[in-house]
Amino acid sequence: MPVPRKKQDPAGASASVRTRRIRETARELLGYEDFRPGQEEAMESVVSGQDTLAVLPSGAGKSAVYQIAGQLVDGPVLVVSPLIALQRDQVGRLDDLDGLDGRAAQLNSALSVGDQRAALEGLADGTVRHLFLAPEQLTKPEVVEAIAKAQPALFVVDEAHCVSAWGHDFRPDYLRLGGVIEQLGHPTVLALTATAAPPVRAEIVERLGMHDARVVVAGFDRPEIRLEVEQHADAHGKDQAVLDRVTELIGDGRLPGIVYSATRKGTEGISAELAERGLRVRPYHAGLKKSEREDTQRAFMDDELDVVVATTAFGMGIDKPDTRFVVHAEPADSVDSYYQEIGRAGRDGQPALALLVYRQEDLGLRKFFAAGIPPEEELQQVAGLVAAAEAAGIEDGVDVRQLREETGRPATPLARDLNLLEQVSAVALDEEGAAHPVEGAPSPGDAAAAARELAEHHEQVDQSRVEMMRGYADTTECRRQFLLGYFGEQLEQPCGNCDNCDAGLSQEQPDDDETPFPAQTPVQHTEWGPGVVMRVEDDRLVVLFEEVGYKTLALAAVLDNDLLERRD
DNA sequence: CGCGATGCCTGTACAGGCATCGCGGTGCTGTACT
Repeated sequence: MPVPRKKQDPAGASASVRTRRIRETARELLGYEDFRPGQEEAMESVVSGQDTLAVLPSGAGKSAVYQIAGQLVDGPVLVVSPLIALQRDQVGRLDDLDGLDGRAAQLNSALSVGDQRAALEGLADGTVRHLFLAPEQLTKPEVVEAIAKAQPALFVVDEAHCVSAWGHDFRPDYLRLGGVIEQLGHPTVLALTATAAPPVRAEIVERLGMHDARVVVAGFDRPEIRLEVEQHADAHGKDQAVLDRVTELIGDGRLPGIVYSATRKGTEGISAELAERGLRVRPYHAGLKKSEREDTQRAFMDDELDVVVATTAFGMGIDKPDTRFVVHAEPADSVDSYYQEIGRAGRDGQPALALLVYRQEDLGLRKFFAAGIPPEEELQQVAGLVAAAEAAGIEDGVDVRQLREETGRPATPLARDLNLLEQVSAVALDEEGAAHPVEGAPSPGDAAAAARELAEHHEQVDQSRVEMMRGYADTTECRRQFLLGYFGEQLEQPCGNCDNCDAGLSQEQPDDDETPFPAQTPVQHTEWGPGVVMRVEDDRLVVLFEEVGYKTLALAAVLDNDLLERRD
């Protein structure tokens, strides 16, 4: 276990010296004369040794934050990145820079054993400055040990929304990062993401165990992206509209874009129909061969395709600045995801379109994915198996693999069960994800009941996030005000670049003195407890409650029944 | 939650109507086999 070092403040530290060194490094390394909003603030914060969550929009140079700050901290930089393809790109980008201290390396299962060893040795002898790896690598004790010896100065979590989006079941090792950070003696933590509404931010900070985190949020608005929603009642009409609008958008100028569909089958179907219309199109989803996916991505980047029709698998790491449109054939599972997906359009700053072709029934699938309360018997069985293993003297604990053998259930729900049981202090998970009983733990029955209650809470919040997607589709006011309000930013005037503004439906946001509960007011609801006002419309409010997620309230009902009180 | 496939029902064969069932997204990793 390394001794936690005193946080370095390079150049002896006055803030002005720090600023100068950041600017010098940015110029020398990246040729930056200026910073994008938030970049410099995030760098300053990190270099001064403060844990930092930076929410910076796509294309705003998030990686520059750790590239530059990494040069100015006293020790190697770990970057946790969700996809091997991203790690590869990022290493390539760093290696192209002149004047970088040390080299960049990746550590993942795509490398030979020899290369994996070389990466860790490079970290030990100081030749590797930046090491990119997936969270799963950090479940291996030998990896953590090797990294601890190298005394990293900076622990970066890239695409940090994965902590909350994937950690609970799909990639549970995201939830273990906080423990790993402690094992490493808590180097400065930098969490980076392009979209995170307030509850997601809070979860990232909590899960990573960030100390006194500085949160930098900047430049959310993407005024060049026009926002449109097209409502449909019947499925066939909607399908046709997707095809017609996409055909028209690509047009004779062959303007490239992305179509998102909720299902693999949907991507195949839309792709086939568009191909019949003579467009250069391919589907993309996780069920396709890796080589095929890589080739589709390459072809899109190289302008050989007009459009890629994809599930959410297509996204992270896609940076094609001249993408002119993002059309959704089904709504995303949250406004967070939606904003991330449409943010892939217009990164060159030229006009682009984000079109949601919407049928309210299509939210059904999202609601299904957001629903996930495990049966109490299942939780009880898992809790019981962990206790039984201990009683039988099995000291390694019980991991998902063993549970799968014992219960015959798939790994994903079992991982979720273990995480829930851990959160109610019924089991303890070690760094490798194996479960051990906790002293004084509740009985399996009580643990299962408590875990179920927690799952109900998660479900309620996830469902409310789906409901906010409905809110976006149904709003009659400025869509950009809606989106920015969701992320806690206020846009004073209607944007003039969405369908509702065109139709003259948008109104100015009421002034703070005109409304009893202005945006960002902390409030207390008689039934739902504490929350914060996220959005104010003429006759209703959207409030984000800590316990139950987003709720839309009619202002008249609130006032008539004294439902809300200000907490400030 | 909502869809499409399946199977059952209807005097017969067929086509059609209705209930039931299964399915739907995201990636790391290690291991077996070519």
